[in-house]
Amino acid sequence: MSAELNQAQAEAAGIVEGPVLVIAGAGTGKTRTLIHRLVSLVNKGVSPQSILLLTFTRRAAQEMIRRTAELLGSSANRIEGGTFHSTANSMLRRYGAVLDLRPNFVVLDQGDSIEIIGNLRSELNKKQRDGLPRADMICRIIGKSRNRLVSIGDVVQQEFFQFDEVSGVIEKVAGDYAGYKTSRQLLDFDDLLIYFLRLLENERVQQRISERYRFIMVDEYQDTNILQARLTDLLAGRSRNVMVVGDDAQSIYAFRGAYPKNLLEFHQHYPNVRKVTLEQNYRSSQAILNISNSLLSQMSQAFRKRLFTTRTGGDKPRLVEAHNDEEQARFIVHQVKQLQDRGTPLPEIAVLFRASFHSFALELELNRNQIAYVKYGGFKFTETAHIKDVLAHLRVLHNADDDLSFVRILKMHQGIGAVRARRICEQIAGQGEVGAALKEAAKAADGRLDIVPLANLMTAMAPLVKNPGECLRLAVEYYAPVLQRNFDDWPKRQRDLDQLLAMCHSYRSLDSLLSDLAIAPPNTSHDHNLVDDDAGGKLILSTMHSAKGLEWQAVFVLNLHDGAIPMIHEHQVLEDAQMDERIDEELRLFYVAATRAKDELYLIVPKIIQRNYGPTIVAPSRFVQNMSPDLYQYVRAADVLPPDERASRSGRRRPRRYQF
DNA sequence: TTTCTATCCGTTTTT
DNA sequence: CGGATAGAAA
Repeated sequence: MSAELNQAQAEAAGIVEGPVLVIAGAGTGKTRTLIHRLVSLVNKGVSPQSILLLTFTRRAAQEMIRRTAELLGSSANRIEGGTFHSTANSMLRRYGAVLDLRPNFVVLDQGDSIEIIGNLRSELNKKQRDGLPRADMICRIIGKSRNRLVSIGDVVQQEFFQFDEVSGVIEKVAGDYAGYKTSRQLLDFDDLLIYFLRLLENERVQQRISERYRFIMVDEYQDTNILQARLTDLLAGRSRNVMVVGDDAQSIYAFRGAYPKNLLEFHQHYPNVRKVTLEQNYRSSQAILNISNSLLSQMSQAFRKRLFTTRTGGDKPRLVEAHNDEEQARFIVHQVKQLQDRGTPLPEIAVLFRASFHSFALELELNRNQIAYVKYGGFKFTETAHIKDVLAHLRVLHNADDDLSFVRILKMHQGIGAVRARRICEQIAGQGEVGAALKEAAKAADGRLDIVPLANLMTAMAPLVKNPGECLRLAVEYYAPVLQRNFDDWPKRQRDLDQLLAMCHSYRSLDSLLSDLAIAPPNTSHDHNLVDDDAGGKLILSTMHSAKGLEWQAVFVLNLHDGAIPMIHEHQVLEDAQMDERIDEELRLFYVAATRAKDELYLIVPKIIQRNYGPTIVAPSRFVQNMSPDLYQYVRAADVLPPDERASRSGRRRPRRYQF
């Protein structure tokens, strides 16, 4: 395999000491280069434990360690790797005392944050609430402000002008939220990074950590934010053995504060940096690269790079017009079957989309046709109400101060609402074992509160902290009647809970179970799939974001209409420069999607899509309209599908025209 | 205080 | 259409 490295790749992989910057276009063998550097370091006597690999997604980290293990054997497993957030989490558990952080601090996911903010919001008086955005919007505004290190006022003024009048109230909520978290040892995702930074700013801790990790490697560096770049610097410490790898044309996380200039300005922090550029694409046919290059050329901020390959020929990508999203789904299924017949395995085929819900119609059609699939991206298993309910029991057991979870549990009981729940919380705060304290509270209420069974559950779980799987089983059992009372679709949710049980079975500590579930949540998708057949493998469904770094023989991109790609808030008024930035990011996203394909690429444009309130006529994506027609081969789905599978035009409501 | 009902409003992407 | 929120009723 090492013989396969080209000159630039080999150069980057061979560097041992000092800072290295690798700018690598899509499909230029970036991961391979990284892996070969890992192998070469270890072969030169560097201890695997002293290498820290930071990537943007957990999936990428695992993939990299797996591929390294193929070359190195089991010592690769001693290389530490993960996301910035998960690394921050484990460092904070270890050294958090320096910041007065207890090792059992709780990590809040986005749903938790929104819930807390919603509670704080409802505590405001009527006048303050007037015109105030909803909890999830407030959460987004606060997150933007923290990720980009600008004030709430500035964020509102720049991007959420319609809330200008209440920006003072939003600031107050933000303050309340911060106070709520610090007083209870709660950290949200942004806090993980901010606290990690504070930790590394402590000289003693910084020294210890940077002595332990002598070699830092960061993948997808264009997607790091200012905080993460600073963390990278501090981790590299005095040795400055840091390699960052990225592609500014694939920066797709500006919405959460990514700052691509981290990559472009890296040399300013490290004047003696060795810079390597990878330009030759080994992945896609020239016809696919032509489409990708056309997307690059549409960007208002021009890129000098053009991808090239020695792979000549290949079929032109197909531009497929479908009558509606159902016909779109049928076309994909039909075409997937054809690909299979021609010998393409299912896992070598992917369907990509801008937003998770875009695949719903397709998922129905896949199930109908008994085609197995896996879906990446989109809603997380752990963010659904029933999973959160059950996990809340474990969280209270783990950290009795987690009154967010406590209130959640108490409110599941009849006759207990927000007010009573909070009162009970206050009553038993700091009273030692939760079950006993709850029993006291029940006694004090003269049996008017039906919380004795809950108390018994907590007492039963208390001695089982080393066996979280068993705790979870007890909680699921206790929760069953609540589930059946509150949800019509409880059998499906019960299956989710069973799956959760299976997943958590092997954990030996509550701590690692809970933080894994918060930071690295699995997705529920497998469950929606009615087909359970591993023999032929599974078709891949993925958001464009989650597709980064991966490749397939055949790629379908669906819903290529204006409003989906580019996806833009209608009510958001932006200045021209900001609008260009937003559009550019959507272009880069499309670019990421297109460059995933090795041999075949299908771009699908439906004319009518199903919305919440009825079918709607949509226009083809402006990005497709701007492409030269000789780059693709135009196909009508109806001409490909057998007659009985074409869109039926009767019995449907009249579509509305979509006002962009 | 809790729980039920009416009204309003709205595309997303990830840790 | 469906979820969040405000306000009314129990």
